[in-house]
Amino acid sequence: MTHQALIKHINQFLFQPMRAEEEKAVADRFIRKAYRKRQYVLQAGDLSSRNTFVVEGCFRVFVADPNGKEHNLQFAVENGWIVDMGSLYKEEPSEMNIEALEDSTVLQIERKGLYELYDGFPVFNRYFRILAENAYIASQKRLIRSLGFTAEARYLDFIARYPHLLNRISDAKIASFLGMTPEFLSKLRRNFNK
Amino acid sequence: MTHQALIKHINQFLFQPMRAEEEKAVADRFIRKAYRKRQYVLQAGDLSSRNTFVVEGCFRVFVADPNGKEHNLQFAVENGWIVDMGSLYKEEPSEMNIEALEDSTVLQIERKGLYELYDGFPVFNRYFRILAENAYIASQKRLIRSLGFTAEARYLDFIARYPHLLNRISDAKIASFLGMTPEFLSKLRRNFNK
DNA sequence: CGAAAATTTGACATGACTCAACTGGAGTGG
DNA sequence: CCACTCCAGTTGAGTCATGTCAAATTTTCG
Repeated sequence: MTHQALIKHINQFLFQPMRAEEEKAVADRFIRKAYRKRQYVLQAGDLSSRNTFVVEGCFRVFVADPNGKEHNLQFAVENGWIVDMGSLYKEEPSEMNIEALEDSTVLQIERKGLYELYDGFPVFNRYFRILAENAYIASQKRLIRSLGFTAEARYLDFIARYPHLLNRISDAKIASFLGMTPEFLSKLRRNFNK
Repeated sequence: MTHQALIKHINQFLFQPMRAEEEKAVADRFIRKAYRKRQYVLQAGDLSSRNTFVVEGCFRVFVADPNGKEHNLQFAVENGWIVDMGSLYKEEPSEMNIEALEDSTVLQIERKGLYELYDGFPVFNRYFRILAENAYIASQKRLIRSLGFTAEARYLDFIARYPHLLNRISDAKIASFLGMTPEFLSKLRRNFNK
């Protein structure tokens, strides 16, 4: 069955595994889709009408600021979710862009299907509640670091926290995630190597 | 009944109002409590074991960075929630402080009571899912501004978005929320008045 | 192998911070 | 209800962390 990774992920957050009808509800609504490296899942200005679970591959979520400079907000790899939640739920044009950084496979659900899950099966309200809570906790931690930490401290925190992303994502993209220029990140690293 | 404000707030996010037994579940678990101005709801290092709904008053959530400087993460007024979600759910010591900025009244629920609501009544998974999603959306917007906007743009954005907080919260606290020093905020404002 | 992309380097620029002094209310106690 | 303190806000001078720009170098990959 092609939805196993997702079903397993959902079950991890429940007291008892989903019942057959709930698994079926998932299988009926999530569509497998492939993205090639550099392909966009979502572009700023478009309406985001889907939520996306990463089965395999790697994505980045980024925004462009008023000067056109890009800022990476989030990376997602296997078992992660990528979505502009604001756009998905408020049905407003997206501020964000989502781009595949590798050839990738995902499972996607339409807004309508997602609402059917929420309304038909309480278990999905629980799962997505926990998911949103964790996303919020992570986003706050990120904000705390961006407000109070120096560029150097943010970089050290990143390599301690996400060592598995270091070989997978370019320095320039990591610099953007950390809120600094690639030049500055390079200079930071030079100092450590001494 | 003393829980009306909360019940009304919850109902706003549901298709149909709560049933009597659900209202009772709320009334049985949320305790009214008063805080005096400057009183702490939570101090960094403590375990946060409660979620707090603001009936009346005003609070700030802040962290201290490695240099001891404070950073305001969030303000909450009537119908807002304040909590260190990371500490509440992961049962880890809190990184955050929560302080009353005015004499205030709140409704508080213990972690245990909250879990009873989740497990006993699906409706609360829906309500707190939506709440967490909105908190995450707001947190991401805040991060986007802090990464890509100048201090001036962040200030202008704040007064456009939260005009009702301007007379209620001191400039120094707003400056900290916006990620700048009070001196710098003062200089920004001087330029506008010309 | 060669072109394009990623990373590094250095010189210079600047937005925002620090520190210290000053000003004007707002509480508080006598 | 005055005097005193204290906190919030303002100002200015000097500094620093990080950014900008442009060029050199290395790596990637078709």
